[in-house]
Amino acid sequence: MSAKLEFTQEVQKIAGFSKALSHPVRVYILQKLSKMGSCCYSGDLVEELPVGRSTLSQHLKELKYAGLIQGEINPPYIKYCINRKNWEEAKQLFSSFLNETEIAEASCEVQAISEHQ
Amino acid sequence: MSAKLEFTQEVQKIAGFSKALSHPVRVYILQKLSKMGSCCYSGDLVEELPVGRSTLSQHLKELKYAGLIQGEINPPYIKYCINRKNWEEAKQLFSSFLNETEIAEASCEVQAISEHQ
DNA sequence: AAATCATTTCGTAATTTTGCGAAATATCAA
DNA sequence: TTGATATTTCGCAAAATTACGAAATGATTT
Repeated sequence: MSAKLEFTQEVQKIAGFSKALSHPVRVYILQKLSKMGSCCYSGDLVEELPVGRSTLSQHLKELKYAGLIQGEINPPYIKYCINRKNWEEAKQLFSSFLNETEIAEASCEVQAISEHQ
Repeated sequence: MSAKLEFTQEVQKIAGFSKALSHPVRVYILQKLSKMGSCCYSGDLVEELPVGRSTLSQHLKELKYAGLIQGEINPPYIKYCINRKNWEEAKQLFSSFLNETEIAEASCEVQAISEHQ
C-alpha cells in the first residue's frame, strides 16, 4: 500500500509561510513592513486597506501566528514590524525551493488543459 | 474616508501564487517537478502522498489554475511538469518581494504577543 | 470615577478549502 | 464489444477562511 510519506519540515514550513502570504491584505502589510525596516500601526493600515478594523486585526493575528511580524505594545498603540529572524528564514526557504529547478529545457511539450470551474 | 487602495498586480499575483503553495501536498508536487525538469504522473504521486486519487486530482487542478504546472495528455496517462514561464515569474516575484527588505536593524524591540486560537 | 482612544475578541454568516467514495470519461487491449 | 486502466468529475460533508458589527480590553486623560 506504499509508504505515504510524512512531509519534511521544509515542505511544511513553505506551506505555512505561503498560507500567511495567500491574501492580498497580508502581502500588502508585509511588503510595507519589509521595506527599509519600517513599522506601522493598525490604525494606519485600516486607512489604506479595504477591510474593517476587526478584519485587519485578524490578518495581523495570522501574520503573527506565522511568525512573520511582531508587535510592540505602546499604549494605546501597537507598533507592528517584521520579525527579522523568521523573515530571513522564509527568504531562505523560498529561495532554495524556487531555485532547485534550472537545467532541462524541453521536458514537457506544453499543452494548456482545462479551466478552473 | 481615505482612499482604500486597490491592490497592485504584483501584490495580487504574489497572493495567488502563495495560495497555490499553501498546502503541503502542492509544495511537495512542485518541489518534485521543479527538480531538474522532471515530470510525473498522477499515479506516481498518489503512491507517495497521504491523499486519495480524487483529492490529488483537485490539488493538481489548483496548480494548473495557478499556472504553475501543465499536463501533457499521453493516454491513458497524463504527464505533469512545471510551467516554466510562470514558474520563472513566480520566482522573480517572490525574489523581489522578499528582498525589498535589508537595511535597518533595530526598528522594533520585539515582544512576542498572543497565541493562535 | 467617567470618558476617550486604539485595538482586539466575540458571535455570526457566507464562502472556500479539503477530503472522500462513487460514477463518469477516454483510451487501449482482448 | 467487453474489459481494464488512469484520471477526472460529481455530490457531499466537515473544517477553515474571510468579513462584519458589537462588545470587551487596557491604558490614559479629564
